Amino acid sequence: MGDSYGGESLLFLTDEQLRQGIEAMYFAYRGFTADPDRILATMAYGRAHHRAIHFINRAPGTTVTNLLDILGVTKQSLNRVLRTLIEDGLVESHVGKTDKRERNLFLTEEGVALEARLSDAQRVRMRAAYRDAGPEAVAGFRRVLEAMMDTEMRRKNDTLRDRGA
Amino acid sequence: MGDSYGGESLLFLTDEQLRQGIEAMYFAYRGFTADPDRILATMAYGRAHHRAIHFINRAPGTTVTNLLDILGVTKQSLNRVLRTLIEDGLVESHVGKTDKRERNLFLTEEGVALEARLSDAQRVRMRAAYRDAGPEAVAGFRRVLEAMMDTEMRRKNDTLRDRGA
DNA sequence: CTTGGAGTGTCAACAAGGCTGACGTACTGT
DNA sequence: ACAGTACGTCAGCCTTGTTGACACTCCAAG
Repeated sequence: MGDSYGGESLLFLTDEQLRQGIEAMYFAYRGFTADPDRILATMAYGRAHHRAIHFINRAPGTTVTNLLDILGVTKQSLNRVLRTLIEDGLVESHVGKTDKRERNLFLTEEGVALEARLSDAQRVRMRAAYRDAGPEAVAGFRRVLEAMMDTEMRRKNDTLRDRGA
Repeated sequence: MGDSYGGESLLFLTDEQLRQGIEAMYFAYRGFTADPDRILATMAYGRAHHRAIHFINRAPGTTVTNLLDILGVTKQSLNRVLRTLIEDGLVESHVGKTDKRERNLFLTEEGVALEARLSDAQRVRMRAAYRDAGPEAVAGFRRVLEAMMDTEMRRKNDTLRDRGA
């Protein structure tokens, strides 16, 4: 791509280039959510259910407050989603051991199965995109995304990563 | 960066790495929309208005059908948004010259002003992210995003780019 | 041991922004 | 003349977000 003019090469950023980036982000995000959305549409679920399932799977035993913090929605909004998932037997809510006010959330076997279906679909696309673009592009992709998050989001993301590792 | 093991280096993609990419995409998209969302919230507008304004500004004189195709929503949904924008004097709708069934959409002066405010906010963040990540990362970022779009989306994006150039 | 505050659940009401279905009007191209 | 296209609109529904209010449980500090 002609970045042969030194390591700290000049970064000309015309409004036109930035707008292309903005539009690429918009269209790519639509693609990114399209596959799980199609699966969810066949059930009575939406993207909000997917997010809840994803992060409960990510950090099993997480509390409601923690989830609220990650997702950035109101508890009423989350609770509506959570209730249907519990009723449908995808999520279990256990009273906390140390602090009995807290609820620790877990996916049931059925919940794990749905999570797998959804994230498989998403990973297929992500994997294909990574493969097409190549490893260096992937590293750059990740760096730009990290830089684009809000600071608090990056913190939450890091927290998740540490706990998961 | 350790990409010194050849051009077509192996691309190990563990599920863990892919999940990190998925979460990064989620958090980054939230950051990406946060700034314009804050501005829109002060008026009676939402993200849907932003999208309409953006693409009308992008391709002035575009038709309703064209916009529907780009945005991927129903005409009822778009029309609700478009109507308020026209009523508020941000968008003008002119009967087509060659084909009088068509409506050509344009931003008014006021509409251009709002578009500038919104995209300025978005560009500031994008520019900062690009600067933090560096030019090579930006190229990679764009490559992965392109690969992540649906094929039709890529087509639309290209069409827009060609027309704009 | 009481009491403030945190964590949680829930009711009610509302808004944005998607959707489907149906219908009407104006216009084009065959 | 007529079928089909482009557009607008009415009505109704869903998901997912919001605010506000209230109740309950429980931990911790005074």
